[in-house]
Amino acid sequence: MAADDLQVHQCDAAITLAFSILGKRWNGMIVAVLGSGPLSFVALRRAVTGISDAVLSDRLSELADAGLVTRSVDPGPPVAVAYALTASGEELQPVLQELGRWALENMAHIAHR
Amino acid sequence: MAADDLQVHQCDAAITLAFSILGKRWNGMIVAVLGSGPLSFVALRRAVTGISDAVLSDRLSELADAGLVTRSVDPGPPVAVAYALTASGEELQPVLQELGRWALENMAHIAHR
DNA sequence: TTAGTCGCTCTGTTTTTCTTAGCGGCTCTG
DNA sequence: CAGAGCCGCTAAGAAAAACAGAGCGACTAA
Repeated sequence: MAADDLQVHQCDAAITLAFSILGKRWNGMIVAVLGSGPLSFVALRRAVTGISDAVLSDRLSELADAGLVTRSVDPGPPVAVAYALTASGEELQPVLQELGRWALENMAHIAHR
Repeated sequence: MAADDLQVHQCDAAITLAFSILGKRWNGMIVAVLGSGPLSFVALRRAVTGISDAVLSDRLSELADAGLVTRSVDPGPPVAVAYALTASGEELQPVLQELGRWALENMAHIAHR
């Protein structure tokens, strides 16, 4: 009977979709650091403090599959691989920036483990 | 020598902070559904399709610790618990909405596993 | 030659997440 | 009153993800 039970609240499909990518550890940070320009594998590993090679490799594949980043190989001879954002990735940037602002204003005090 | 190596790219601390919460599975969705008003434990579980009791319980504690949601008990007699957003949680709403818009425009085509 | 960087992958361990089951308090039905 | 069901959890074990660390092929710089 409770009226609020008759109203079926369901999680927005768009949000669910967004968090199927961003809701995984590291993905948000990877996209955020790529926001300031293409980076090599090693540069990414350095930028995203704490991530391991294996996981970074995994995440980059996922992000590539999802169409957020591209992997381009320049066979120098010293073969160099560069990861960069796609248009989709770029469009995510302003949202990430606001997220950053929010965190500064609302989470700065949180003692992080 | 390489100029791009001298420039130390490091992941923005604010983004890292934000994703220490939002980068965990379910958290974003929980905050998003609470955006449309306080909900009971069971209502939340129904709204966030796929989450289990144990994990929802865990996540709610985390979100409460982080100051994003509150847990208020009304000892009816039929004891009723309501979870709601704090001011911090509310401020996250607009960002989540933009994230939803972004997902619609950029991820709708992704075949989701 | 030796040492070092880059871009990974493989192995095995630890952490996280998930599934399943159950419990006490309450209400609703017969 | 005796089930049966909903609410709000928690405990225990299994499955999945993340982790550290070693190693490897191709290359370069000393």
